[in-house]
Amino acid sequence: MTTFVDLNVLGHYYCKLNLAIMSEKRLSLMDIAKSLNLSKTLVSMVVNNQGDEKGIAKKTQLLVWEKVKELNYKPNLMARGLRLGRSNTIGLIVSDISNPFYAKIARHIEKLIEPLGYNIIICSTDENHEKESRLKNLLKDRMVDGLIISTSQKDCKEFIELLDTKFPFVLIDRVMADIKPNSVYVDNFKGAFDAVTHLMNQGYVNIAAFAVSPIYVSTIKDRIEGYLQALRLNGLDHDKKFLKEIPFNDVKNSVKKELTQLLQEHDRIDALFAVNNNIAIACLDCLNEMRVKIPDDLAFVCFDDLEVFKFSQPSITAVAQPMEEIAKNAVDILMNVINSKESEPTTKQVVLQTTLNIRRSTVK
Amino acid sequence: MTTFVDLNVLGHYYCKLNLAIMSEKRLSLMDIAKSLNLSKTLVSMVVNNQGDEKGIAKKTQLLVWEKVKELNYKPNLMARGLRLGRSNTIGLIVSDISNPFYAKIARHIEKLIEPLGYNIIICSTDENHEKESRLKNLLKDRMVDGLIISTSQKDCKEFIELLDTKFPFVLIDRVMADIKPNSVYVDNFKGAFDAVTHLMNQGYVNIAAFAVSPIYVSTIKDRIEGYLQALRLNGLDHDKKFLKEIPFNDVKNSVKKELTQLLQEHDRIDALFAVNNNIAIACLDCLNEMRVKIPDDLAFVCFDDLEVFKFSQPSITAVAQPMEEIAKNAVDILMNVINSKESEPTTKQVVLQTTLNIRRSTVK
DNA sequence: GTGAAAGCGCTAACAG
DNA sequence: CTGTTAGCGCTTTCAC
Repeated sequence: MTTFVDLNVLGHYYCKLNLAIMSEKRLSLMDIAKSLNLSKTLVSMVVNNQGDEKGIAKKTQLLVWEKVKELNYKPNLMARGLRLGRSNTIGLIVSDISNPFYAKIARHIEKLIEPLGYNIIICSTDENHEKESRLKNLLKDRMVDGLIISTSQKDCKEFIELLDTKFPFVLIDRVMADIKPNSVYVDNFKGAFDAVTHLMNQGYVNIAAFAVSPIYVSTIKDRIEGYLQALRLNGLDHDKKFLKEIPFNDVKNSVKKELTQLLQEHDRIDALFAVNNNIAIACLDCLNEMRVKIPDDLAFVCFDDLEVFKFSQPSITAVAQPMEEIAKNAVDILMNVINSKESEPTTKQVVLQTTLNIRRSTVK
Repeated sequence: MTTFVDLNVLGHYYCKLNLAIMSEKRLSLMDIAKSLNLSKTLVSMVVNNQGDEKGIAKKTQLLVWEKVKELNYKPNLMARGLRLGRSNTIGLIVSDISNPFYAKIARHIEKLIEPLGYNIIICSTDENHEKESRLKNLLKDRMVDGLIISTSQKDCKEFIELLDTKFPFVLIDRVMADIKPNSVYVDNFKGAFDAVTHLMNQGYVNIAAFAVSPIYVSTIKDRIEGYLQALRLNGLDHDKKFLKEIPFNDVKNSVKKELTQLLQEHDRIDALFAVNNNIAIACLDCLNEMRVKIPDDLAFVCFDDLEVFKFSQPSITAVAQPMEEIAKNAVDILMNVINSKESEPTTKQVVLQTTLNIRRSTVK
């Protein structure tokens, strides 16, 4: 009887193994356990380097390792994740991963978490707050262990919920008024203020600004505030007359239209502040087509520094953000939250400073 | 007896539900099944929209849906994935996600697969083929349903393995000699050939090229071949004397060193071909520092078109790749493979054409 | 129409 | 030192 059952089991096993070899069906713990006449448990412990800790005979451990190598066994991370309740994956939610600013940040994050055994799932929201909610939930359902978010939300409802559930997350780049969850961002107000002040110090007076909607996004709002405040402090309050708002999903055309019109109507405009890299590129493209000379006809400064700005002709003055620092702080905080057992509701807001890289585009 | 057991179960349930509400522990199918006195099976069917198909009473379906909404139940995608053997995730492996070329492709892929219910996990390999292997296996262990890879492998061993296991994947951008798996790439040879030929048509004769190592990468190799072939056809065989190889991980410094040296030693060099966007940026930066005037002192052309090249001063002639097309073809092929039940070993190589955008940097 | 039970591959508590 | 067992949350026969 016993013999029969054993044979049966073995037969089943060999059949499976054969199949495994033939059709490359994945091996499981069971397969290698069976082939050594050991238990799954044992193999699991060894594979997870708990061999010594759990006092498993060195000899057995070796046996297991050899078989693992031989059959090239790899644990199924989904099964492990389900069991353990975590995935060793973190989610990154941004408006558009092809934006160099986010792409760089993503890369830094990737570099930082890789040695910790984590992977990153990246999602773009297109500045759509509903899509952001969907993606956030989707990633949670996929059991990511934490979220790094550059949010496009208008209100903080979603984040209050997220805080309530104690799900680990950290906001980067953009923050929300009213709530103070873990977050890492730069002083956008000051960055813009400094840039515009610099323009005025150079003697520019009629300074236009091109913002991107949705302008409720904190970064944009703060940069606009910085711009306006700098003007006000210098008694140059032209009252938003020179402030244009460009819709996110139609930057190119819209910039062209607005910029052409603006320069036609107000030929005394002598400087331009672009609120981010997308807008900057669109403006520069348009100015080039219009044969407007920088800085002779028009000075130009923007938020977000691109590599090319350093050596383009003329080189472009820009507000640089410390992208690596942002990533580093975000990862540090997130990993702390993930690894802190319970409680510890201390939240952290890290505010980093920008650098104004002064170049030819703003020097008369 | 029965009563006791039922009470016990119910008690357990309420306790759990309570806990769920208090600590926001995730709800499971079981929770909502219990709360309706139905079975998991039933709820699962309804939630997966198989209610009608399986002939479940409309009334019951409604009941389930209401509860699902009320308790905001979301299926655990990891558990589902484990059960179903798939994750609705695809992996993208590239050398560096912060390279605008890959970032754009990633974005296109993301857009294309989102409506299909798929997510993307992105990994960078740093041109390290071991890391690529690791990541490939890691993603497989995470049960991604397919892989899109711009490979840094030197030989095709890994891919033969991958083909053997019938794991769905498609190579993009870079391909391997000797094997022909599903792949989407551009005619790099012709792109480079056209660019260099254009230079010669403009009267440039001593054309240097800056490549990036590892040069066994197919894209780079083909572009160099295109460069050399164009020279040869015009009887301008300066025998790789003007061909420089820049290590991937030290582009900036290395370009500076090589370029300075090259221009000092050979003052008759009148044109430069940069083999990709990284190299191009480094070259332009360096040329700017050296006060070399483009195109008067030196003509400049590169592979990969960046947005800024269109309007920089001078505008830069570049070979543009159809990034959206690459993404589209890759996703199409991959999804076909994933969804084709078995067999169907037809592989597909899609070769797309590049566009030479002629601008000021190459026009005397 | 509905439910019980098996099992995806893994880990951890508990026995022996 | 090693093995048994009980799930993680889900889907899917198969039975009633």
